[in-house]
Amino acid sequence: MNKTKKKILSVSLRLFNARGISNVSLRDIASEAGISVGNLQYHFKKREDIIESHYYELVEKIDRVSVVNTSELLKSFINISEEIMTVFYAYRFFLLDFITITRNNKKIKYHYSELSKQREMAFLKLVHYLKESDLLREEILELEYHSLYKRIEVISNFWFSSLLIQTRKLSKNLIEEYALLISKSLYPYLTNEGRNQYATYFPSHLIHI
Amino acid sequence: MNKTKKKILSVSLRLFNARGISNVSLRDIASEAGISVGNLQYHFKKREDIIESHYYELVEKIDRVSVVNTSELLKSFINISEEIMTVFYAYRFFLLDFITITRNNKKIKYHYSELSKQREMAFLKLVHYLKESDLLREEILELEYHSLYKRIEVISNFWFSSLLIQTRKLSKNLIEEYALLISKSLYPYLTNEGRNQYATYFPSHLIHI
DNA sequence: CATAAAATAGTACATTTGTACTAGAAAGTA
DNA sequence: TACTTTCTAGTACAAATGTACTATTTTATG
Repeated sequence: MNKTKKKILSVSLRLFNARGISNVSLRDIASEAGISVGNLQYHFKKREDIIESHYYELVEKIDRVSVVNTSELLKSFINISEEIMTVFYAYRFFLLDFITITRNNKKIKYHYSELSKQREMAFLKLVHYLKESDLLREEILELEYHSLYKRIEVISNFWFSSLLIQTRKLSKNLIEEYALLISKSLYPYLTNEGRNQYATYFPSHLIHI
Repeated sequence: MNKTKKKILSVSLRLFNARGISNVSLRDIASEAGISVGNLQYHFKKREDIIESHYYELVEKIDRVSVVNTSELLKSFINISEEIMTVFYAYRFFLLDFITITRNNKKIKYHYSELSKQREMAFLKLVHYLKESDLLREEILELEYHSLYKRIEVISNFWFSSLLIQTRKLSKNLIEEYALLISKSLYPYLTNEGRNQYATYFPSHLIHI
């Protein structure tokens, strides 16, 4: 990719993440990148093109994460959650301006919507394996794991937003906190064997008396 | 309150909810309310004043909800969650534009932040009673219920946003779905007695074989 | 080297937006 | 009635913003 184009993308990403898309003008990006607005326009005809470019880059990086290690299912699930969140962190403006972006860009909205469906299927497949391995208990409530996924989905999409409204600055080490939250939400569904495995992976999570 | 002022508030609330605050100008509100922009300005010196007015109205209504019925703790918790969400639904623009609003208005940001702390304390108090009544199990993981609260918090703050990005239109009957999600998230922490009670309240949630 | 293509800068424009200001009408009050 | 206060409309303005357009420079190509 063109050197200038790269510069535009890296600068705009930084500004979007820091201030939110609505507080970043094309003039801001151009001046920060040390180029003219005309030049910026040459590389991205529409402002929206910059956002879309970031979005597809984000999606691509997420795609590369989703590899499941079948030997340590439980742990790899937590790891994948964390890795995905790390990618999202780099493009956090997207999650922080989620509603604005999807309101103004139906293409992104539908694309992400499809992506979510795929992620749910992958999750339910994992649940299936975990149950087969006797690490996860059977469902007691109707659609119990579907429901669990829905909760995880909301949290993964809006965890950063939630932090931001709590007067907290975002930083990369908060991703750990997120992973902790996700792993804890899984815990009560584990079988005894599952809990034992969990205890070996995350001994520090357990209460010691 | 003044008739015109009421009109302005009801119209702006409707427009904010439908389009998001950034897509509603003062001219939109004035014309929809059938008044002049000058008149609008007379009642609300700053645009932000309209938003703040809505916010404090929202907070007041939420405050009126929080009454716990001690005889049926478990059920009243679900009910309260649902009632709060019903209030939020009426002011859903606030949750949908959460980041934008808190970014531009530190007063609201800190106020809501304090409110959240209070809500967490109320939740943990409820957990305490539920444990005393032998409906909720003891903690196995460190800060397990704190963690549960954090998850519920994210979901309650961003449930509407999550629906909106999934190409779904918001409607009042979706609140039921939210309450279902919350109640299901509580279930795995219940004791046998808690589960029995749950089963009497929500028999339809259980799997029938 | 000559020509074409790509890249860059600068200017201009149309539109939108919040808000300030003024003047007059309506309502309340003595 | 005479006045004062409250309410309403209309106009104007300054700032910001996305983007279209033109001219110029740089780079690539034959």
